[in-house]
Amino acid sequence: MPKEKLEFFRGTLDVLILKALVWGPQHGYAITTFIREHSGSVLLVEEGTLYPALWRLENKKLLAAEWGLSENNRKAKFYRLTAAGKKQLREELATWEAYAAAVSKVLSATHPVLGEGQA
Amino acid sequence: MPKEKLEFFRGTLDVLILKALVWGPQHGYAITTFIREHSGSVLLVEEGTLYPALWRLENKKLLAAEWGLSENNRKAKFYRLTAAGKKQLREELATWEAYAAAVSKVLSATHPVLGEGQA
DNA sequence: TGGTTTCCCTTGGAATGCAAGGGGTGAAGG
DNA sequence: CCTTCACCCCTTGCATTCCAAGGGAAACCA
Repeated sequence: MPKEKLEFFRGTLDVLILKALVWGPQHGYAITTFIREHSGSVLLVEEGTLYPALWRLENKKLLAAEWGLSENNRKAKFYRLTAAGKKQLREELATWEAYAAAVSKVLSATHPVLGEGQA
Repeated sequence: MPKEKLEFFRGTLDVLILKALVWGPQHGYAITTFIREHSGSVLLVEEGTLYPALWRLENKKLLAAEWGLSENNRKAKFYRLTAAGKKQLREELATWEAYAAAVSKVLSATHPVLGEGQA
């Protein structure tokens, strides 16, 4: 049975992209690969999702781009974090932590009256 | 300074609503309260977000509703999980687990070349 | 009486992701 | 040589979901 595709919760993609660039410039295709591999093939970024997202981040001055050659000798657009991008990454990492913790807390709540040891 | 408001990652609200109903019927206002309190006031559901969401869930037959009287003696609409809703809750709990784990794995990645113990 | 809390709802706009397309180029193999 | 594959970039249209900002009514309390 094929693994079903997991849809992105909207708003969580940007921080993943920013994270992919933390060690240096990468092109779009490599960012996709990074997210796929580091998530154990759970998070699969469609190209129609990725490129508009990259454009938005560049437009917000969180990323800067320039053309170059990939490791496979192909034309590729390399994105790097700007100073604002690094700051944004730090903030969004913290936001994710807080958010995920809050959701998990709600979802793991036990019975409000009976408490943990219910019948 | 006041705590800044955390926006919902889109797609994560439904499972929180379903969870709020796992112990029995509740009205909308109580669902909001449940999510706020169990998240330590991190997750604040706007009414303009909640009610359309409840309508969607009811429309999908995941919830069923009927009017009644609240504990404060006010007219209120009580929602309860249908069988399909309970199934959906189980599935979305699993989805959240998988998703959160995958994102966290990516966001906690260490240097891809140097590995954990970098300079 | 007036204010606060509880409770329900709608509309419009903004944002984001997906599906489904298109296109160009280098390397490898028949 | 030429075809195929992997790599790499992009756009348009749509669906969905959320927030902001309104409005309304009933119960309680001072």
